[in-house]
Amino acid sequence: MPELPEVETTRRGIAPHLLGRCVRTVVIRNPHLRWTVPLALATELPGQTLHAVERRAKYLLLRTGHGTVIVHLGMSGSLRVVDESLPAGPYDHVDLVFSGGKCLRLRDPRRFGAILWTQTDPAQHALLRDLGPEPLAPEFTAAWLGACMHGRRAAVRDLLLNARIVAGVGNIYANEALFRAGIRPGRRGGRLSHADCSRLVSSIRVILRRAIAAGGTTLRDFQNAEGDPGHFQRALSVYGRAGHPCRRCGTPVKALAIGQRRAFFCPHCQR
DNA sequence: CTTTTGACCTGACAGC
DNA sequence: TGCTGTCAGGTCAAAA
Repeated sequence: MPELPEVETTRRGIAPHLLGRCVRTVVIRNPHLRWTVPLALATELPGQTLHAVERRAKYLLLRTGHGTVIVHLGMSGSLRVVDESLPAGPYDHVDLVFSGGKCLRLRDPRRFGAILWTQTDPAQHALLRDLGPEPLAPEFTAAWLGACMHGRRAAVRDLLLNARIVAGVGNIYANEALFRAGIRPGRRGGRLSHADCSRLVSSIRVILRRAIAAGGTTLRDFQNAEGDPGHFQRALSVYGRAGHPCRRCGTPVKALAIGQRRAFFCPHCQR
């Protein structure tokens, strides 16, 4: 479900409620997520004060003085700040209960998400250490993208989903950025020119910034920390719009199966 | 090394 | 109404 803009929307939503608060208890109702929820979360976290809520790629990092909680929302995960008295639903697997009665509740029907605990530098964690640059950071340049694309036969859409190349871009925004850059999703990475890479870098930045400003994209179930949906789905140019007219030229948008995941493009506006 | 495939889960929806 | 099949925002691990 959530790509970078949805995770960032979640981060901004939960941070003001929780910063400076102390964890009172951890409730693990179902530990069977992508990786088993570590028992250390329940033994080490209570008593710790949350002093930062950061995001790296699609991971959220909840920093305390003695360790960091790493959260990934997978395909169907969401985090909400609720009153601890609110009854938990069947997919509410983990609660971090804070002093004052507020509770950070992780819901994840498909259980592809994760919540982990590390007492060392999270940037060196096996899940984070090989991530590529943040797309909104200055290290993400046309030169970097060009070097990553060089000699690659895979579809550019798939290379954009590769977190070692750029961190946090998922299927929606990869397709949207490729539309904006005028590049077909099935083009082989190695066939991109420097000008293509340059347009793609700026397109990714623009699309992600706009999506964050809109509070993310809600296709079926994304909701922010307050339980509200995002609004970027109204601004989608191609994703999920197969058969509908291109907003720029009117040509019907095409869908293509690339690997196991669908790609969307305008055959007139994208080459 | 790169690329492809399977795996992990449940819900929503289309079609019969 | 109810069944079956397909698809979904992610990404790791193993196979080719």
